[in-house]
Amino acid sequence: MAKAPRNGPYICGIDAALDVVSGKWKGLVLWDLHAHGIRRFAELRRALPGVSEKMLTQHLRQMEEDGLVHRTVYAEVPPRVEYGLTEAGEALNEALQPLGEWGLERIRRGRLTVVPEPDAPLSASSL
Amino acid sequence: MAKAPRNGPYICGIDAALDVVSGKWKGLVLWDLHAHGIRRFAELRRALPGVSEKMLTQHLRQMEEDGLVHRTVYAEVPPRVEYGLTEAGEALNEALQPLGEWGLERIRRGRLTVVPEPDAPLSASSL
DNA sequence: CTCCTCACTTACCAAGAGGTAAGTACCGCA
DNA sequence: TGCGGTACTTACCTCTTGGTAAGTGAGGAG
Repeated sequence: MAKAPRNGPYICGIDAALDVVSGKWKGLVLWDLHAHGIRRFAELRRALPGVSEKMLTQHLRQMEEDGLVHRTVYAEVPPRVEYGLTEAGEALNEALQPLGEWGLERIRRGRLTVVPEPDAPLSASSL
Repeated sequence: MAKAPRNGPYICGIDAALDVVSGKWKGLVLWDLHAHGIRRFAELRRALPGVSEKMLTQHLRQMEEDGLVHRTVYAEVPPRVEYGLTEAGEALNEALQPLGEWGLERIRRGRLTVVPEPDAPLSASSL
């Protein structure tokens, strides 16, 4: 509670950015919102396999606090809430792009990202 | 236990990359290793303010498993272990660059990323 | 002789992230 | 009448993350 401004004294930008995307579903929410533009709560929930309502709201709220998404509530009779990326959210998504490509590469290589043993006097794996 | 190959079935590349950099000090280790090239254990420890030995080894080991850093053990009398980035680690660092810049922007703006609320009356949502 | 350094490992503990399930209030459909 | 969908909130619980502190074993400094 009351930890609204989540900001430890960051050491570098990576730190600050990682803080904002850390969370099991944050990255996926960003991704989906980027791909679909505007999404309703239930749409997001269905789009993310396995997310619980609690976590989705929690993440969405934090991302709203962080200025990544905007939340529009329509005072309609079946409640309707729409989420979309803000400018900062879009920018973050773009900043995340190369990281995503790196991740894809990693997946392609089947986690075996080769480690050309330089000239180690002692085999590190034996310890 | 035995969760050495940390790889959930990733949904997208962001997922996979975030998995690898998630950890309180991973980003900083990457950063420092990139800046200084080769570092000894104690050097890294001194470079990261507040890191415990346990966490540093733990992160370093995981990053080694993930092929981000290489570890060279010299069978010397005062033990000497050197860490450096692998190609994958360097690539990750480059992929992290835009994210770092985004984070710097966020820091500069003093967490106030957009949210254009000109002169609205104080409400619960404005907190 | 004792402490410090190196690079760790291990045990224990607290905080938090995240999961499950239920409740809420109202509506449309069968 | 009862169910499902809407967008949540709340309580409870577990598992993970990370912190503290101590131990290890050999060498060098005081």
